[in-house]
Amino acid sequence: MTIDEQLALLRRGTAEIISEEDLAAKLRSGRPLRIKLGVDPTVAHVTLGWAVVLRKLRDFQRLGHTAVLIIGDFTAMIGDPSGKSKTRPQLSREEIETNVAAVSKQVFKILDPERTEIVYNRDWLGALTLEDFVKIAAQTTVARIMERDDFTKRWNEHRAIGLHEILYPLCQGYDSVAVRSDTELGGTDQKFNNLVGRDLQGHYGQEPQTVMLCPLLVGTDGAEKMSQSLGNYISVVDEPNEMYGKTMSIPDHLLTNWFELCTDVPMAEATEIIVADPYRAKRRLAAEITTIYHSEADARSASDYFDSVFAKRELPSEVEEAAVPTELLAEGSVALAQLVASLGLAKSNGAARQLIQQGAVSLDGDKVGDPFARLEPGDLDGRLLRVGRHQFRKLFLPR
RNA sequence: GGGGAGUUGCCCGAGAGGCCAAUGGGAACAGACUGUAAAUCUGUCGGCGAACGCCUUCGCAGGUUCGAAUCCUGCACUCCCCA
Repeated sequence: MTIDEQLALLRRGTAEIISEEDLAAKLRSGRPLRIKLGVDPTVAHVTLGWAVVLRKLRDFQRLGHTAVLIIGDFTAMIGDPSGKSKTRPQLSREEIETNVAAVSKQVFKILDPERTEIVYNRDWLGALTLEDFVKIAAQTTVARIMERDDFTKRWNEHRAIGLHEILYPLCQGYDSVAVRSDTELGGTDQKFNNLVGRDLQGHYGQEPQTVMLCPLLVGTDGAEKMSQSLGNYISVVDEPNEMYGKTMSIPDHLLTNWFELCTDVPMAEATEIIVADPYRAKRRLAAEITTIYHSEADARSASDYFDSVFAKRELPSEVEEAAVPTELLAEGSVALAQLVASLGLAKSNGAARQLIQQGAVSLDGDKVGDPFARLEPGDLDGRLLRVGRHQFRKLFLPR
């Protein structure tokens, strides 16, 4: 591949490259580059949003470069203030460890393990003495840190800014020094942090890294960036039907963005089908995504499931089974609302009753409208309970 | 160290002794319509209860009162001004 072709591949799905000339020069050198991506294990799922940069990292791997994945087990304690309007809660070591375990497995759904180094920034950040850190801190100024708009905004709104949050960019920047990064990947919200890395590398006599920023993927709600805490996410380990279905529920205006950031479909082709028929385009998107994280066969069966259950409103043939709790059977007949709540399909009995009243609950396809309905155990065994649009349970009686 | 403002349900934000489980907006959830899209309309949105009702919530802990989110005291946290 020529340098130009490589650049074209790498440019897809990026918002900014600082600078492209630098990157081209590094690519021309012919040596395998060290591509840094830092991730803080503040959550337990790799989401499609996170996958955007991971996939970009994988593009580099395909060109023969090395992915240096930094698990921010130290920085996670601080909490990245980027784009946040309030201080993040500090995570405990235990929480971090749980997340690290989950996440470090999931990333290999995307990355090539042969060309990946996984490192933990506690190894070097945790080893710094206060004296070391003071020297690092001396290389930037308060004014420089406060330039970031998230801090400026909080400052102007008289919101709290924790002193430790100010340290965050320095820590992340120092990571670049520690791993001798050639290029750092990140979301556009990482621009400031990544630029600090360039500065620090310069101070330590290293060639400053190239910075490559990807747009933030908007979540399934169509409004906020995808994040686990907002619940508007798709996890790379979601089951095929769920992954397909969630993708189908995104608003149309996200289509172009999602095709660009989540698939390898050429943009000319994507644009064409989006314009021609947004619904078809979305089906294609859902299939592409499901194929990436599962398989083509899984995508096909998810598509069939979607057709029968949602498009044709048939009942699914295979669903999760659920035992009717014995304590409910003790009374002889079972209150439907309690059943729905105890199976976790509603938050409380009251909520379950409201759902029933609103026509959201059905048995074998027949709506139950009476919020106080009681059913004989025999009427429950083997029947299909549906709550809302996508929750199904095949009931059975415990023996 | 001194002075001032503030802490309300997922978020924002009213409330200022009983009519407050707490106005309003947003988010969320469900239904209709549809393409599990958008827009729109409707309903719900602390827990238990069939219901009268009961219980738990307005930073934390006490107190005053027949009665407190609303008054008093102490504590914690945030912001502002002065040093």
